[in-house]
Amino acid sequence: MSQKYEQLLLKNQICFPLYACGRKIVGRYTPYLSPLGLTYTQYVVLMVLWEHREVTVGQLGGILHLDAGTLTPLLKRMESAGYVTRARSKEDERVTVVGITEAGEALKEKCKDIPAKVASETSALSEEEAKELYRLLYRFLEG
Amino acid sequence: MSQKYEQLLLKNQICFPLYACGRKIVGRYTPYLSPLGLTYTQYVVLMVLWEHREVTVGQLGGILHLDAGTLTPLLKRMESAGYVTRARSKEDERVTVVGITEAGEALKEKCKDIPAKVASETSALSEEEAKELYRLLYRFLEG
DNA sequence: ACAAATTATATTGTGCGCAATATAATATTG
DNA sequence: CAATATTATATTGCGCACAATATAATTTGT
Repeated sequence: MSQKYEQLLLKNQICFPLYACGRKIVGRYTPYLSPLGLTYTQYVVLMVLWEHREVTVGQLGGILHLDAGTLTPLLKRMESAGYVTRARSKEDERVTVVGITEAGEALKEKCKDIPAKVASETSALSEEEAKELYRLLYRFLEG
Repeated sequence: MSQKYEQLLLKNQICFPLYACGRKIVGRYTPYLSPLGLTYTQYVVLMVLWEHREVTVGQLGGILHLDAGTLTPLLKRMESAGYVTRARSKEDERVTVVGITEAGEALKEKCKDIPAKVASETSALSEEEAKELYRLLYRFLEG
């Protein structure tokens, strides 16, 4: 490959490992989540709700970097499963408020050890390296 | 949140920035790729073919960490678009060999400056940091 | 050589993920 | 205060992404 196209080599592009790692981490969680009937995206939605109890669709999208086209059907599935509630806000009828049900709250107990289990399988990274990776990813995410 | 559930806070989980950055990088490339009629995944397939000219579906999946369920329909779309060829191997009829057409080769010229453009917009990371991020992502990918 | 196991790809089904568009409610402006 | 603009969510359409299954070719074991 000529110098001119040097930057088009897969190994010279940081985009590819970002893309591949994003899918890989989802794949690492899936074996633990799917027995609970959850997808990874549903899991991160639950994490937000475990922390905040109630959020609007817009807030959820802001926190998770997801849009309504993803969230609306996902939240409807989670509502059908009995994990979340969806209701229009009284103050502003445009807003849909998402809340957590008892069943959704109960999943917290079942999920609490998953991060440690996944981490223990992914031990190619030292504690130090994981911290640095975390920091760099957030720098990227904000830039 | 009690100590017990500390690890379930979004901010304490490295999985989330990995997941979010994976989607973000695709989003950064999309404005440059979609005018060419390409998706990000099609772009990385082309990168492999620009480098190797011919690969099997299995090799492609190994390099890109994608399975046949993703690749087969994607390659068919790229074949319809005239960018790749698909043919059974003579030596082993189970194998599908994917090749690049002239039209596919011509896209290389149109894509060659995209990585630099995306990088220039994503300048929150220094050269040093980008290198370290690259290294850590590959460590994660291999672990 | 032939039955059984393995391998490579394809197919099916479900759930994201996002662009584009639509709809309805609220805010703004003349 | 009515017309216009903005905001929040929902809908539609398309392309991944992957688990599960199917199909066909090759390899292996006897």
